[in-house]
Amino acid sequence: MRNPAMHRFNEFVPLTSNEIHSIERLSVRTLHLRRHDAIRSQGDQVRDVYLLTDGWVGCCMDVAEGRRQMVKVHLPGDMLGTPSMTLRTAAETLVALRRATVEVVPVCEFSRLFVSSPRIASAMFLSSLKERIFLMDRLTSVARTSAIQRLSAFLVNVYERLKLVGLEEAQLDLPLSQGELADVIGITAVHANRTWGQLEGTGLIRREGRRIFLLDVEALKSLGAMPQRRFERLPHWNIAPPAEPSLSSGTMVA
Amino acid sequence: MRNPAMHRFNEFVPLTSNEIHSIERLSVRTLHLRRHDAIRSQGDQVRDVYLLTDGWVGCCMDVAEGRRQMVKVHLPGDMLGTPSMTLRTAAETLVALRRATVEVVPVCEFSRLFVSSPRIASAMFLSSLKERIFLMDRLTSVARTSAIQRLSAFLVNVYERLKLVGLEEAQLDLPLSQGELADVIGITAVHANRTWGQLEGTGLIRREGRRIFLLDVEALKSLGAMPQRRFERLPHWNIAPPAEPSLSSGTMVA
DNA sequence: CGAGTGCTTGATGGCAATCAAACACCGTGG
DNA sequence: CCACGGTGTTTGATTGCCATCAAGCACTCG
Repeated sequence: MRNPAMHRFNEFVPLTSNEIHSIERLSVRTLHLRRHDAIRSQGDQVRDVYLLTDGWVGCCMDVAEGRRQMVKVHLPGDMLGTPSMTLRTAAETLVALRRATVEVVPVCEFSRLFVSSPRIASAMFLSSLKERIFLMDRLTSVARTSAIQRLSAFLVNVYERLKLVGLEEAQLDLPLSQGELADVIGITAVHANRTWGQLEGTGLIRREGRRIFLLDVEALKSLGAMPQRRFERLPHWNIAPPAEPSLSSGTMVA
Repeated sequence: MRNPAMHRFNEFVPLTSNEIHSIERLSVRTLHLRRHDAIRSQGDQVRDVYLLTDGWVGCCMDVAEGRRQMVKVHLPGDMLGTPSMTLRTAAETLVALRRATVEVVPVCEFSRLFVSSPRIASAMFLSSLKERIFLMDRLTSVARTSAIQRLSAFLVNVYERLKLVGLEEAQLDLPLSQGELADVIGITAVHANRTWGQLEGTGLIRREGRRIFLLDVEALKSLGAMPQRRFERLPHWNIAPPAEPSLSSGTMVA
């Protein structure tokens, strides 16, 4: 397991290198996936959660025949499948949107660490709260804004999250088909196509094959109307670590 | 602080009476609210979270002028405002939908308990995961189903949650105005009215003033098309408690 | 009793779903 | 090599759900 997953844990509680090691030791195996491979499907037994170290993975919920909603597009560093940890059978289908790599973590390993290391528990809890804020924002986005606004908000969101894992320029390769894009923003594939054209028409983005150029990020942001969230590493959660001194630097608050 | 809040903590990890007491001690004061009182508003400093012991409270996110989305309708026993614990300024407005009572818990108290008691931490974490599942289901509901389906799903959801805190019959007093109902299911007030009439027309519900009768819960369920989630108290999380034996009974898994 | 809030209904319009069809692209197999 | 099916993209035509605008009514409250 490599770097990207770590700053997620480190985001709200500065972890010691001991603690980071114990997280890294959680993985029992590495999974390599190709586009369209399912990591696990809705209804499967929940045995593991996953750390995405490379690639894109979609978190989907199927509705009656054909229709589905992609609840989240996961990027490197994300933890996958955690919400279903309280369920006997998984609520979401996790499907690779392009070639991807995940680390497999059994839920029981996870819970053991959780109880033995309160600071990691805090980190995970706060991370989960952040995901709730994200879902709440998505919910109001889908309920209250137009297709072009949601598309714009989605692109900005992906762009900003990729920046956190090293993206430099305002451009990215979007591995999603228009149908998958439609699943994300809650419209149909046909309308996704038209909406896409509409957004290109504004001159805020440009497309060359799979490559997307964000020509005016600020304008896209205000079009998307997603509130800017300022997440914080609060002092309360900065409890003294158990033994060895904290070696982790105080970085990375998105 | 009284009973209802407790089975939320107890749901996934059986807590000892010691642990329950330490949760009860968190509250620094009791707040009595009347309809339309705001507990706190979007943008306020986040200092506290709240335990709802009585009444209904809406969790709202405001969008550009006039429009807003009610992300969740909180019922007795719910914890309010937790998602904003990672934020400097609150993402949601918490507003009483009718006379209500909440216990105020400072975030710093909360975090202290969280680190000192890993089992309570686990309980809260798992509870937070359950909320994520709920939000994911809501997101797909709003994105992929019609107004009448969402209305139906909402009524069934409220009904089933009220059953957990003692509701016996298939009827309830809905304190929401049609405008607020519209905020919940993501439509306009005018259309909420028409949708309501439409649902009454099916004969699945009946209304007398604020009192709602669910005449065919199963039919409402299937109309609403919300998946039935089976949350579980997994053995992994049932770690041996610190000192005294667990006195809490093994009840209540929704 | 006037103002405010909530409920209700009608008329109109727009955004997005649906139905349909053509086309490009790709890997497979004859 | 081309035929072929499959997937994804694109465009047109039509439909329908829901938003918007508008107005009237009921009820409560100061």
